[in-house]
Amino acid sequence: MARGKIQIKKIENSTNRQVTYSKRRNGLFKKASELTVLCDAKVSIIMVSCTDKLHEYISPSITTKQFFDQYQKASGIDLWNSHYQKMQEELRQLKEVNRNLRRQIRQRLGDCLEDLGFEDFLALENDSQQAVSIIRERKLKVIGNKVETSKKKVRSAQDVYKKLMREFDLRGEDPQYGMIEDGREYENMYGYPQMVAPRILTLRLQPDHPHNLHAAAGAVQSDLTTYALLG
Amino acid sequence: MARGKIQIKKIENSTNRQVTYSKRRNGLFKKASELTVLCDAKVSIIMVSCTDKLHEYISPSITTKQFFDQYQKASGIDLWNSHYQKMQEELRQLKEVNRNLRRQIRQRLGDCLEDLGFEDFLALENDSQQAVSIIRERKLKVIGNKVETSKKKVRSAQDVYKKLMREFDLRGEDPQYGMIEDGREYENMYGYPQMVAPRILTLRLQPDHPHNLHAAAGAVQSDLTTYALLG
DNA sequence: AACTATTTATAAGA
DNA sequence: TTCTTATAAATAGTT
Repeated sequence: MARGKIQIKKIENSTNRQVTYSKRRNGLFKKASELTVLCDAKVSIIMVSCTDKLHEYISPSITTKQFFDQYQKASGIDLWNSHYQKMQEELRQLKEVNRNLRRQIRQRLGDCLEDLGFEDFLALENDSQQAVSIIRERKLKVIGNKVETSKKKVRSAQDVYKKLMREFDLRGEDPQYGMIEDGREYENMYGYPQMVAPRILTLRLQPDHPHNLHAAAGAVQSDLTTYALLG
Repeated sequence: MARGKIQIKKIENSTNRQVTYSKRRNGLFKKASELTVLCDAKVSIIMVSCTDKLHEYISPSITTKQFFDQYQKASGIDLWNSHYQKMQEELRQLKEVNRNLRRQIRQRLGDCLEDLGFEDFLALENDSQQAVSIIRERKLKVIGNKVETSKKKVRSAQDVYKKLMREFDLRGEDPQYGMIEDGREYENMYGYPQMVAPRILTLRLQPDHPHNLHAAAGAVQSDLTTYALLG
């Protein structure tokens, strides 16, 4: 448009093209800013050069984000939709897995067994029985540890007690309270007296079966609920 | 820019402003399309007039959506973020719940027991034992049903057999194969012969305990994996 | 990046 | 709105 008219077609010389791009881009942005001021309008220009460089003009008093929202509202085109779809699919899958896991827990609690095939059913029984065995073994070990700890504490307490007694003796004072030497009373402090624990264990090994224990497990669960055991 | 220079400031006369908006908008779009062709660039212009009318120029060969994506990529600004945040939070929560459920299943299989407090641990044992009882009861019932069904089928088969025999007799032909009348052979077809089933049950009530059954349950799980039992 | 001959855009009027 | 046209602005090719 100066020093000779030009054809509106791609400039083949890449240096020329780059120069023209730069000049006209500035022109365009200047026009846009004039328009913004003169007509109190809002303008957004985004340009990508053939070398994939990005340039932007945006009227002051607005953000690109607001622009896109306004555009979307006016055009009725949901630009975000395709982005949502992937996430929504992921959500759907997670919920599905969630449902399955929850169902499986219910089955392991003895609910919804009718959903299982006979083979799965037998496998479930086997699993459960093994789990009980493992849990029970572990419990014995844990209780054993607790008893050991208790014994140590008792011994330690007895030592302290004896030491104190000796000190009282040296001062010629009468001790007012005696101590049972077999340690039974001390062990009671830890909930499981040495000789009673095995009986409790035995009881748990053959529990009665009130089948309403897990009523909650059958209730409708939101995707975000978890089970009580896990707090 | 013609018939007198103008100040670049808001045109107060609204008709004038409207006219100028329209003219300059066309000018801007024309420049944009020239730039598109000359420089092989991609341009998006979105304008909102002070009367909230929206006009758009977009280079052919690209969509507004693609533009936004490209803009986002180049600018590093996540335009969708506020839209995503809620979904992302939901996804996070679901994954968390999923992890908990999966952990609980592992615990019910006898894994990760060290994560549990002693009280929870006792409750888990109790739960598991009850579940085994329920499952076992159900199994007895199911097997009972299967046996009943088998018996009926056998009786039906025997009836058919006898009927056929009578027909053979009437025609004076010799039957070549006899039938054992107590039905044992027929029941074998259904996998659980009437007299053997209870022994299988007994075996299952006191299983041996190979503790490596659920090695897989301890392995790292993706958020989308579920457990084998559910297929 | 600056210059400038020319083309293009457009303000004001019809 | 659109057309006209005098004039301001933009810019292609050059330095």
